[in-house]
Amino acid sequence: MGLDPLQRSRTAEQVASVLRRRIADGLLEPGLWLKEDELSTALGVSRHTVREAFQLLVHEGMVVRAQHRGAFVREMSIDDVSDIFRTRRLMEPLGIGPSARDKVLAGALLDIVDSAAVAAEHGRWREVGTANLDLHRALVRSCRSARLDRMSGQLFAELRLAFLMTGDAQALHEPYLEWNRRIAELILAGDVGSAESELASYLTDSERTVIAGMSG
Amino acid sequence: MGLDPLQRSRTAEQVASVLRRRIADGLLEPGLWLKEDELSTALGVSRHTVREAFQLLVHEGMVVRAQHRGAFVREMSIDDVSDIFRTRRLMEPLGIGPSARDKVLAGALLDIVDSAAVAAEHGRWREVGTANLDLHRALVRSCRSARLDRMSGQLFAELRLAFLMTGDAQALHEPYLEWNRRIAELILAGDVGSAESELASYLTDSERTVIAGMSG
DNA sequence: GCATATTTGTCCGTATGTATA
DNA sequence: CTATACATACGGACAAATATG
Repeated sequence: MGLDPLQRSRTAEQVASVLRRRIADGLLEPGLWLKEDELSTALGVSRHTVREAFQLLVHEGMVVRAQHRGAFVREMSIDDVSDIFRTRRLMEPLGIGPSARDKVLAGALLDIVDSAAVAAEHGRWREVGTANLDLHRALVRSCRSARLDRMSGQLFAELRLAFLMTGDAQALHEPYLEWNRRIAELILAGDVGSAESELASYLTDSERTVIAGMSG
Repeated sequence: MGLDPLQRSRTAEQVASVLRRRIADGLLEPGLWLKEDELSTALGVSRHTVREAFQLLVHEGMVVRAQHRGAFVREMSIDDVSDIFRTRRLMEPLGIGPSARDKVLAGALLDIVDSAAVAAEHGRWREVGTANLDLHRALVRSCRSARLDRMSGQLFAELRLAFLMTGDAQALHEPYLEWNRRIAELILAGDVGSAESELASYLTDSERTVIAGMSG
């Protein structure tokens, strides 16, 4: 007990961070039963600390709890994905104006597209998916609202969870690399109208692809 | 233990509900130190359960924790209020179109205005404030996005916390009763453009009033 | 359908570190 | 600086619900 590899501040938050990352990386698959005793011994913390971490993750939508049955990595439904895209269609266009008026923001969007392209060249498709999500989160962030940014963080974390429930990561992310580049370039060029319509059709297409991947 | 005053399901959630309501009602004022031991004995639950409830409320933004000093009812800052209104200016206009196209939704908005008017006649100004928040939340809800709705619920809960930090509830809410009625009527009439500009000036004015109330 | 083992939900006592009087 | 009060985290315990054979 005396020595602990983790700093002594907010142990439950740290446990939640570990689980959050493992879920995001696909190591803990959707539907997996997270046993309290197993995790507490594995991480070297008390069972109660694990329970606190669970509660944090439940609030973030990464974990679900069933009465007296335990905690499970969340399985996203088709309805969840539909709602996520409904929300995206409302939120993301809000960021086009601000980023079109600020070349620094628009340039940052293109940088993210470039990093996605690098990952694609190496065939790291899950990384491409992450970069794609990062691009759209950056778009929302250009609204400069801390609360909207926090919400979009959670929104895209849930969407990533849906990605993990589909099989072929390449088919899921490759088509949207160039589409994202087009959107970013239209924003940099200040063509707000074209960027908006391009974004709208992107979202329609992407939603269909994700749902198809989950059904198949 | 055998008997327990609270039902045995989700005790932490129930404790959180109790605290949430007491905070919303102003019984637990912003800045108040929430002592674990005091609450655990008062509510007849263990300190661990209280801690879990705290963690839920921290995630909702109702409570803040300071390192090794404990949990406190959140005190909203001027910057918080600015960000809340920045978010409102982005989110609320999204609901005007949908509610203008659906007479049922628009009618519901006017019903809320009416209930606020009844509360005002009885001088229940805090209730007027709650109804005013309900109106704007209903506006966002007309976007029919579950996630956007959840976020707006949290957003308006935070704003209510800011309301509690101002002195005069009447001065804070009375001017906006008629303003809200005007907005709701413009939406019902289908005059989207006027509703948008009226909402925009409402938000500007309301932000100024809240911040003035917090400063004074 | 039933008995047993497992797991969760809850609580207690306690040790340790930290901030305040 | 000491003392007190408190938060943090741990281990152990038990009842209730669930899963398993």
